Amino acid sequence: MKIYSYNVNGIRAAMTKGFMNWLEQSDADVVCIQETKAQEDQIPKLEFKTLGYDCYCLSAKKKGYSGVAILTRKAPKNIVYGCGKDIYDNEGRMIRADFENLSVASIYHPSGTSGDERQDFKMQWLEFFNQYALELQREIPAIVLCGDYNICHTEIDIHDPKGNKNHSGFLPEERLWFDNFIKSGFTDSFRFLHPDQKDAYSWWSYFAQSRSKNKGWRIDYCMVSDMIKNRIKQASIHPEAMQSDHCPVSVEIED
DNA sequence: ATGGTTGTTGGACAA
Repeated sequence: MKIYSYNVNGIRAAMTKGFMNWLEQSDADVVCIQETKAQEDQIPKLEFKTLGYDCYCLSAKKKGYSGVAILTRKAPKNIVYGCGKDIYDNEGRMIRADFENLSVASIYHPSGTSGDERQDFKMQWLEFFNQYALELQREIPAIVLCGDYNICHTEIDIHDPKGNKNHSGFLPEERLWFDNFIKSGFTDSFRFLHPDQKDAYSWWSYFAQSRSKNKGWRIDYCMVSDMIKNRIKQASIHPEAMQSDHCPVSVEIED
């Protein structure tokens, strides 16, 4: 099963920049989308259907903000909307599709760049999420947790580790959280297959022509439960896709 | 330390 994770930074904007062409050539079985920035009736489900994809989504209460979705061309046996906590589910941050022998989640972890209040919110979410993921893994041993984690894990995941050491997304406590998340039984599929690959980023600031200079951050991940890490056939980053300030990342899991 | 850009929505705000 070929699974993508793509923070589209507004699905309607992405549609005007060739999202459908990208989807058509992707050969994706499942696409985990973050930042739809749209209410459910604003999401172009019928267009996705023309390419064979059903769309399930959880939008934020606030218009134009956050929101996650899953596109799939295989029928899931079950969809789980949210994580069960209103404070997070009101922001549309998680949705999960259960297939016969694999579950896939699309997760939009909070950003902490807009101030202390949101950084605190992010850290509280991360603490909650780690516990939630542990319990989920006990219930569903074969699971892929895709999404925008808004954290660079190590120094090779960011273009300027020294200059960003006090910046949200590369703070010591966030990187430590990522260490612990991995220790709790999840594998960073891209890094597992490409342990030394540098300059492989999934997000670039719109400021100062960061993308053309490849001054980026790797903050989008397909994290797989350890039990299925030996089924990883391929793990890739797709910087040529230009529908967003993020690019898609993917993992292929042997059926 | 500030400012640079973008998307959504309606004058800012979040990222």
